Amino acid sequence: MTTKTKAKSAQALPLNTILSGDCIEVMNSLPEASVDLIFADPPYNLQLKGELHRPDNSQVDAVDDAWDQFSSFAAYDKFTTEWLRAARRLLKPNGAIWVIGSYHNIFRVGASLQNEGFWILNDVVWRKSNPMPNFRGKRLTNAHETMIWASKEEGGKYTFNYEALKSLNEGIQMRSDWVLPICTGHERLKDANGDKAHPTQKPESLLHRILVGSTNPGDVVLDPFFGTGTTGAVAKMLGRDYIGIEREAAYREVAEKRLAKVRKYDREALQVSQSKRAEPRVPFGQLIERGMLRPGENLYSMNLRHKAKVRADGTLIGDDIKGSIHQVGAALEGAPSCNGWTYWCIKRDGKQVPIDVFRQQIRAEMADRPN
Amino acid sequence: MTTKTKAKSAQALPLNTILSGDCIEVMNSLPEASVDLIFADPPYNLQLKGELHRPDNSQVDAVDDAWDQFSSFAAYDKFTTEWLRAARRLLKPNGAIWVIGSYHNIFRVGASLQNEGFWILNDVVWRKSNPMPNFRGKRLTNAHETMIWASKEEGGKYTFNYEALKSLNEGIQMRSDWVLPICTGHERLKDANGDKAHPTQKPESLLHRILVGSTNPGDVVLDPFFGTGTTGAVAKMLGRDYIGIEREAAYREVAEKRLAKVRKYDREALQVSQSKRAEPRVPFGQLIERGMLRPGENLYSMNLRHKAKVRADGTLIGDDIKGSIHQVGAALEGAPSCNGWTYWCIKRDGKQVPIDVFRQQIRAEMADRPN
DNA sequence: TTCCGTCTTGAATCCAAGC
DNA sequence: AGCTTGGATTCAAGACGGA
Repeated sequence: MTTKTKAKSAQALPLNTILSGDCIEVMNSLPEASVDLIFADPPYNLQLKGELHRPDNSQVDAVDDAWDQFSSFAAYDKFTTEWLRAARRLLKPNGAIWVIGSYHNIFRVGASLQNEGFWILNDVVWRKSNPMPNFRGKRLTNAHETMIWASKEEGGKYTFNYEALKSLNEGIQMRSDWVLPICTGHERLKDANGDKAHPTQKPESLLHRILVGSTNPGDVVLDPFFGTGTTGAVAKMLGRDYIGIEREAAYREVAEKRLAKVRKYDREALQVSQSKRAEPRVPFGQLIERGMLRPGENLYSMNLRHKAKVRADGTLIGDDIKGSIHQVGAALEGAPSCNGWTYWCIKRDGKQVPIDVFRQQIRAEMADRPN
Repeated sequence: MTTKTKAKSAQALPLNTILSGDCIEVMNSLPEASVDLIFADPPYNLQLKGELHRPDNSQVDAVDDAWDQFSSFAAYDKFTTEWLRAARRLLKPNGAIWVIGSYHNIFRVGASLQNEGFWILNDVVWRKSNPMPNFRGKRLTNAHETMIWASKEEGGKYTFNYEALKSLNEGIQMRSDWVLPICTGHERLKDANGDKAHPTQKPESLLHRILVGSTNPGDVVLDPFFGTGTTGAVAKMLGRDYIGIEREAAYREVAEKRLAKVRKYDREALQVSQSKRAEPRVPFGQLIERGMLRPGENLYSMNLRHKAKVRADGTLIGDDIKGSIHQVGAALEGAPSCNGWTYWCIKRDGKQVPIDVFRQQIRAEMADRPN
């Protein structure tokens, strides 16, 4: 085993190929300090129990694959520490790593990263523009995943293309929260049956931003949990070299086909990375949370014929009618609908102040620093 | 010390006061299972070396940087584990905790939470609408902080006011990413010199959303790192009881003054939108007992594709299937479940009348004559 | 061809009361 | 404690089909 490792170390890196096998073993067989960036999407250890149905009775296709099952936190920690150690050995001194996860695993991954000597640069939140809702109404919509960006060690001269990310963000400094859609439509790879080829395929837009921001053309990017090869595909488009490691033959096959089709600097694919921006929706509740209105305060219709009291959750109560500013307005007017923003005002210093001015105020703040 | 602890345990909770001292000691002196919610904003400086025990690892040289780093992490982990354990002891079985942190400490906090038996419900991102920019352009703008919401244990029946949070968000399910401004302006407390009284004062909007969403009026909320008392201030406004613990006299003083000025919202304003689950259950059989439906009468599915006959005991029979309104509906639709109240209707005067209107009628009567 | 309504789907730790 | 039963619960996109 040692002989084999030594022999391989002398060899050149297997660039732009997908290696098969357990990622820890494979990584240990590659020459140390040879990789510029690692992107890793390890199993999340979701610990799902029963089935879950949508309100329309359809069943959610859960991630129940064997590769996501661990017997305990300790087992998961051991796995995490081992692959992180192997990954760190492969990194050049100025190399860096990105790891993505959810609340199920990311805290353990982050702690292991720190324990192993990585130096966290940022945690980055991928805010999904179209997440799956919480169907039972028992928790908050799980609308984001967390990525950790870390250098190999404290003081490492990691790559950060500040200006490139700034221009991706319309001239404003890129923030630690990125709004991007999940991977759907034609980008989502299907198997022979027409089912999704991989349960957790990441969007190319995410990798695009990561690779533009933290690698240069010609850099070597390694992905130890290659899956269907999103990292490789984006790396190839952007003129970076990739190395993929994947245990499952089915995923490797899909990834090979995908990569064969990818062209460097694919214009169309880069378009995907730009997220749309619409007029931000301002919930009325924000006016209460931000202290612009106080629970218990009265709102008046602009014609002063009706009034209603603001409650702590942003609903109104007036004459036995409870509901949103729109619902209560409509009910009081006997109208099918009502724009509460223009219907209601408050009295300040004897004057009527339409509540819409508060919304405009919040929108103005948001416009200062979009996205 | 033990005597004091025992004596205190027998006492009533020191509600709506700020306790001075080390939070671990103070928490251990309070009676167990007495608190509904804990909000914690722990310090994350890793400069705890020397104060606490070093890890038992004799073969590593003391001047090794990696060892220093590990030592520092180990000390922080020890501190975290201890205060979390004390906090968990204080929680009622159905209690919950919120902890806020940044990438410096949140991964260690999250892992400790899991190790100590808390059950993570969501991680929530506070996305700052006005963060401080990264001046040196070496990293992404650190524009968010992370909060972890966890129940005392797996299966705990934590409080979650789903409808209230949905209302705060204009009728759309609340997500795990919250856009709120940082604490500035008149809300930001100043000391005698006009400098900020506390370096990391949290905005009241953040606590408003947390307390509306995960507590009820009258609940006891504890904050072991009270600082300038944002948790207490919002708790008081919202008609919750608070207990603060703070080590620094200067912060306690600022907090006391602040809390003295806070007014509670009026009772009506504290009522929030309720889930349908909170409404009293009405057995279908009541509709027959009260003569709203006659045995032998036909019910029709809303799409008129199925029908079933009402029996005297409140069960249905249709196409060989017998059972409750829910069971028969589910069986006819081949669905895993079915809400019979919204599935079935009767025909009166040629019109379809959903049977749910009868349930609402009964509930209205119950509200008129409670108990 | 375009528009509009319907159907499908996504890393999910997703129920609670009563017997 | 464990089982049974009632009945509450979803948002944004893209695909697809019919007008």
